Amino acid sequence: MMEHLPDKLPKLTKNQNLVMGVLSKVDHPMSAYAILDSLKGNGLRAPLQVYRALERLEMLGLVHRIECMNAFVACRHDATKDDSMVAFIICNSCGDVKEVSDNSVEVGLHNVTKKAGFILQKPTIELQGLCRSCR
Amino acid sequence: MMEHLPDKLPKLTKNQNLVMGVLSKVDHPMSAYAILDSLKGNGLRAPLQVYRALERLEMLGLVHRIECMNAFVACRHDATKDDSMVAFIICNSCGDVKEVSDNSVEVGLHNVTKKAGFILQKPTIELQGLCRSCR
DNA sequence: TTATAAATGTTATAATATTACATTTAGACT
DNA sequence: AGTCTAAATGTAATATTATAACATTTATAA
Ligand SMILES: [Zn+2]
Ligand SMILES: [Zn+2]
Ligand SMILES: [Zn+2]
Ligand SMILES: [Zn+2]
Repeated sequence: MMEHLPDKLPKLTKNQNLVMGVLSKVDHPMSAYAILDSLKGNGLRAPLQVYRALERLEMLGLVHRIECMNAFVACRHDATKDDSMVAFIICNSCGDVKEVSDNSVEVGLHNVTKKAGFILQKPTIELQGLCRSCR
Repeated sequence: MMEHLPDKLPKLTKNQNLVMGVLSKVDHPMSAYAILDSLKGNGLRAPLQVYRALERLEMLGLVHRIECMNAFVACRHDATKDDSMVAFIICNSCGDVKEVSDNSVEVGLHNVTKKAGFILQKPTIELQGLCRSCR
């Protein structure tokens, strides 16, 4: 779907690196304030510093925002090889969040947007339910 | 997809009717606080009254929450005849929000969840971009 | 009637996000 | 190196969205 990714990633700035570092070390989404807490005394003091870094990281495709959780997660799909549309599978029981991509989802959304004469810029696909081990 | 809808809608309570009344009269999503403002002096005084009504209306399938806007919109698809999965098309330019449904989207999501062994309970599909008249 | 669940009213507070403004840093270009 | 400019940063204040806690009232049904 011709994604956001620049050909080459620019070097990250200090704050962007701090935030990316935190998100990379965990496998679940974190709220901006949780990120901030984990960086207090480590350079960051105010929410805005986190929100600004997140905004940039999201633009670069390194971080995704999970709308239904008001939280942010490091990108886990290989965006350099696979730029297809992405969905999140969110377990309501154990809280596990997985990033997945599937061509048939893309086809479906393409149908819907085409029918509406709509130019898709930013799809949000968040699937809440029960994961394999919780169901 | 075997939806949320009860066979018969229960009679709405006073607050639920007030909130539903506001959302029905407009064709765009409103924040909980915007709803509250429009009902001040009309019975409602506090945010919680609105949030509680919205929670119930959402369960009944009469209202949808738009996650990427933190806002709520009256359901516009005929839920009595069509209980297929729903997506929202959101124009970044004019702010127009349309509720649409398309079987191929449902097929796509079914593929993805099946592959993951996931039981889907609540899909969120929000497509931001440019509508026909804004593109 | 009486028990029960649902809905309501109210206050306070938590959690998430942005505005405004001053300052510093990093690159690009003489 | 010196100068210019855009980007990033620092900080405080504030706006927006959402929930916790608790008392009371209303609807429903045994
Ligand atoms: Zn990704
Ligand atoms: Zn699970
Ligand atoms: Zn609907
Ligand atoms: Zn438009």
